Formats: sequence, structure tokens, C-alpha cells
Amino acid sequence: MSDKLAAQPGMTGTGIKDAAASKARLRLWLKLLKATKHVEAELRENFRTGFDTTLPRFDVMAALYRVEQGLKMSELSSVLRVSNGNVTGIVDRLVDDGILVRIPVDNDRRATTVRLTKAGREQFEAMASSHEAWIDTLLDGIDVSEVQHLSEQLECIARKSTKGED
Amino acid sequence: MSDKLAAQPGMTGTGIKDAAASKARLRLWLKLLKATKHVEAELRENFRTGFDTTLPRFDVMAALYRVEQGLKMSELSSVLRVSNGNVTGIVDRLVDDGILVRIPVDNDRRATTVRLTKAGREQFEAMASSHEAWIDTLLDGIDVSEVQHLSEQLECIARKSTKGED
DNA sequence: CATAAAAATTTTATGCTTGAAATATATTCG
DNA sequence: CGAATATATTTCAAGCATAAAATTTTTATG
Repeated sequence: MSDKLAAQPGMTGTGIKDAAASKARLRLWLKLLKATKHVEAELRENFRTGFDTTLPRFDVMAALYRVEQGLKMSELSSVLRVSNGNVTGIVDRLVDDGILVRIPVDNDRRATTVRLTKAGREQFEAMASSHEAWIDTLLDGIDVSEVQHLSEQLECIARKSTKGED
Repeated sequence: MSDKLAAQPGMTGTGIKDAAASKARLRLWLKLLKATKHVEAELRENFRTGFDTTLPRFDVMAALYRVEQGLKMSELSSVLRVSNGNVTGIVDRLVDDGILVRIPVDNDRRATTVRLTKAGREQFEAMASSHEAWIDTLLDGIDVSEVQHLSEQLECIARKSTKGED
């Protein structure tokens, strides 16, 4: 690796790699990961003690809450960006608990629609309210005026994954 | 919730909650999560196809690479912020693969030190090099001049978890 | 010294997650 | 129609992760 290539001004976006920038990005990634894991751990604990449930269950319920008529299993795994088999397991347990129902799809016996029950919708509303409050507390250190700017930076990272619908 | 309390200037840090700020923080959290999951998914895939290994194994190796004489199991789980039982399983597999050795601790037969083998150190060095390059590519959308600022914001979030020794 | 308390680790039960294989149903096209 | 292909979902094996219980050893204390 040539030292001559490092730390030259005006080199951004040329495709030429800069060792110092690379290290800085690595440290940034470690911080991003640490912050995210910290928030996730707090949320997990709050969901466990407060509602005897888990983050993945909440995620499934949140996705279905937005679409009253429900989603097909494949739509659900696509929205949540997890594997099909994963969704099968979580949905199985939520159905056992009376939070979700599986409904056959007309004209296609391969597919199933999954929908929140009345009880499921009610439970979700209570959890979502707490969830928002928890996040508000956990991200308290961030000034609201910074949120827009921070968001844009994060969009850059996630950009390649989707065209950004939420 | 009183509307009168929302969007008042100069209210930051008063402890009085602002519904709009709360929503903004929630959206920010979702973006933070999305960005992190995206990078993690890419890294997992790269580790799998490139080195036939996993992110948790890499994390254990990284922690031990920094401390040549090794760490006790409890130190390892503390550094990685995961449960004791979790570390036990990952270390078991790495020992089976000749990447780690368990060494008894003098004067305390309860404890074990875990250390990278020569082969383990060599494998880690190859992986760490690729890892840094992957991160560099994945965070390419972020300007290096922004890194410092972004880092500070993320520190705010993770602050409560540790006094910040990386 | 004996026993109680503390500490280090492992074990167990449960659930999340993936990728790949299997199953079942639909669709396409010769 | 019927065979090949595609689609929707589930099943499976392996590994990750937690919390709680169990095990082993050390330390403290009466």
C-alpha cells in the first residue's frame, strides 16, 4: 500500500482508497453497531419485562398493523427482510397465542394471508405506545435538530438495500 | 397529550416531552436499525462465502487478537457484551476448529483462559483485512469529513452502556 | 476447621435466524 | 392434456442469543 495515496486532499470519490479514511469508517461502523446493539438490548429487556414478548414478535405485529387486511407470508418476510422460514416460526407462535390468524387465499391454495386479531391489534397499540416512549428516552442524547442530518447519513448506508420506502 | 407543549423553542433538555420530536426519534431509530442490519447482512454473507465463518466467531477472534496472552471466559463475555453461555458455545466450536485453546488458570481451577492459536492469529489477520475493506465499501456513501460528527452523535446513544472504551 | 457465601463457568430450555431441501400448488407451453 | 418450470410455504440442520438453574471451586466468617 503506497503512502503517497493516503490523505491527499480533493481525492474524495475518485475510487482511490485512503488508509486513514478506511480506519475512520471502521471505527464509525463499530460505534454504529454499538449504539444499535445498546438500544436493541434495552428494548428487548423492556418488551420482556413489560409485555412478556420479544422484538421479532413486535416487528411482525407492527408490519401487520399497517395493513388491516393482512399480508401473505412472502410479503411479510419481504417487508421485514428476513427469511421465509423465520417468519413461519414467529407466526406459528403468534397464532398459538391468539394474536394472529392465518386465512387461506382464494384461487391459490399455496398461499396464506396472515392478519392481526382484534386482541392482537389491541395488544399492539399498547406496546407501540410504550415502544415510542422507550425510543424517545434512549435517543434523548440526540438533539432533534440533528435528526434530519443524521437520517440523511444513515440513508447513504442503507441506500443499496432498497429504494428507501421507510 | 397537550398540544401546547409541542414544538416550543428553547425547550430542549427540560424533560418535557414533545410529540413531534418523539416521532422524529422513532423514525431515526428505524433508519439506524435499517442501516445497521443492512451492513451486518452484507458482512455475514461476505464472511460466509469468503471465509466459511460467521460474524460472532470473528468478534471473538477480534477480541482475543488484541490480547495475546488471552482472556478468561468472563472477560470475553464482558468485552463482547454477550451472555456467558453464548461465549461457551462459540468458543467450543472455535476450539474444535483449532483456532482457540483453553488454558487452565493458575491458582483458580474454576477459571479458564482462552487464547488464539498461531493458526487462529493468521486466519484472523486475513479476515480483518477483508473486513476493513468491506466496511470501507459499505460506508462509502458517508463523507469522511462527516465521520467525526456522526461518531459523536452515536456516542450519545451508546453513552449509558459504557464509559466508552471503544 | 466447617460451613456459608461468592465467583467462574457450563448446562438447559426456549426462541431467533439463516440457507438449503422438501412439499404442494400454479402456470406455461409443446 | 401433460411435463417442465415457477411460486408459496414449510421443514430441517446448524448456529447464535438469552435467562435461569446447576456445578465446581474459592473465599470469607463464625
